[in-house]
Amino acid sequence: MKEKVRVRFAPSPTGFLHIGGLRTALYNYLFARHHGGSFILRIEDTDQTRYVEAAEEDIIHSLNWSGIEIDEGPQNPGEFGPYRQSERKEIYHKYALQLIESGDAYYAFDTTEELDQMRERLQKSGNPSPKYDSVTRQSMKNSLTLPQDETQRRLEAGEEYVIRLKVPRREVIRFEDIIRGNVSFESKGLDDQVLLKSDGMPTYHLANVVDDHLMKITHVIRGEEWLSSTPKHILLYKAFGWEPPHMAHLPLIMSPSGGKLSKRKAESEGIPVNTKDYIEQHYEPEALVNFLAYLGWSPGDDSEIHSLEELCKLFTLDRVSKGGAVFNHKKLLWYNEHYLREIPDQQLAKKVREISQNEAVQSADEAYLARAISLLKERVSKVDELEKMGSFFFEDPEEYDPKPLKKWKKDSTALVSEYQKEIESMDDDGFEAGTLKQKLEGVIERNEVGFGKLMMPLRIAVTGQGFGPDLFISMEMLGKETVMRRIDRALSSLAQE
RNA sequence: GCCGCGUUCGUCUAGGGGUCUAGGACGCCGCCCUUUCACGGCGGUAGCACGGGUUCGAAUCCCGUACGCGGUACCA
Repeated sequence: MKEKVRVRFAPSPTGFLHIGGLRTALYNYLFARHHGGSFILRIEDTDQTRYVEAAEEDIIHSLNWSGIEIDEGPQNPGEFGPYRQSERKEIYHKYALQLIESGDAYYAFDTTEELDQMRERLQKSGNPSPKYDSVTRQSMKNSLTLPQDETQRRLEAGEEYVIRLKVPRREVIRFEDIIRGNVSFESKGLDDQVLLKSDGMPTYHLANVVDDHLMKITHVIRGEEWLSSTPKHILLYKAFGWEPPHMAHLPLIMSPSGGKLSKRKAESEGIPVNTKDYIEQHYEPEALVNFLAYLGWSPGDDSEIHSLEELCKLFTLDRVSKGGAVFNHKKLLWYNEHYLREIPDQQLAKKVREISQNEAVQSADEAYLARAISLLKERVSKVDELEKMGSFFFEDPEEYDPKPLKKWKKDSTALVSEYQKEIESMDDDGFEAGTLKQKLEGVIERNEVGFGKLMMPLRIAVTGQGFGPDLFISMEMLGKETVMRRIDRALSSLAQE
């Protein structure tokens, strides 16, 4: 590659950044960094009816959170701005006119109703997908059928019009896709795509081609849903006399039940769709990035874990797979667990404090919090679960988990209270895990019962749960007073049951 | 319907004519470790969509079929 690589992520601000969009952005970014090139963000806000005010900010925020750096974009323009298509209206207009002059496009005055009528008519006569094409355009109202002065008159009168691409009648359009190889389409399957809408805005097709050229984009890396419109783009490049960029169409992310991962589908299957959801649900960005990178790509060895930086080094488009990839939420969680465990306790403590609403957690001793976290973090998938699982470190159990409570048998009360008597004699500062364990061993030996007979009821009494970190260490951390109080409470509330 | 693109364990994938009795990861199951739940370690489960070719030899190449997905807008 001789030219300096420049790629772009070009979302339309119609809502929150979709997880599939994030992956497209990621692949673009990885490709750019791999080749020492630039990653450009371009906002494709040409559909005013679907525009969402907060979307651009969400896109940028999501990208930042993921660690994707924007080299040029609306908030940090380079020399090819503006980076919002709505601000480039005149540019598109100029190029659309150029196409009219060269005879590659024409004005069309048909109303929506007239278009509907045409389609309906064709459908009735057995054409399942009616097009505005080289045949039908001859019976429509456009600058190709109308006398020249009539066209002129309509334009001057300010009549609404669109500009359409004059797709050749019969031509095979070929292009090479980096991921898929040679792809070809016949022009007769294409319709005379609207390039400039009646509101003066360009359609995606025009804006995209013009901008990619003007912004010196070398590689277009986008979702597979664009593959079928690529021939139209190729036609446009040709009409302008421009060299098309390299094309790469990414496989789509699929829902576990099949079909592309749409909002509705994903949510009903418990998969968050927007990047924002992952942020709010406290996923680790490194985990999402690593997971997404591997959804449709692999470096070819047996490795699974890579930082963003490493991914930049490893990523190549020829290793992207062709088939759609099903989103596997469990694997994402696995990645999240991995990255979570790599975070030092101190840092994790800070994170927990940031997201916790709990007074006791907020006011907890720093070292105490970090120690609790070190015991808990092997057991959870996400940071926010830390607090829930470790709540007993900070406050007495409100209620007892009903499932392990079944282990509280008739003899439990006697065993637990015997153990309580044993530890009552311990000093506050001698209240440590080793001794606590010895005492317990003493009790079970004397009563000739198994460990679990006392362990489980004791665990329930102290933590309210049937699982969790090492009980003796937990009790040591909690301190004698707290442990005694909790046992008292359990004994009185569970004795008769 | 038409056009296009795809199809290796349940899922993500490695594989690019012989080294594949198909490798790894997630999941699931079992064992070990362990007071519990986890972590970790070890082991197991399961796949080349189908049918024809080409070839001494095909998961790998070609052609069909099936299935899936995408597109078919003055949406991107």
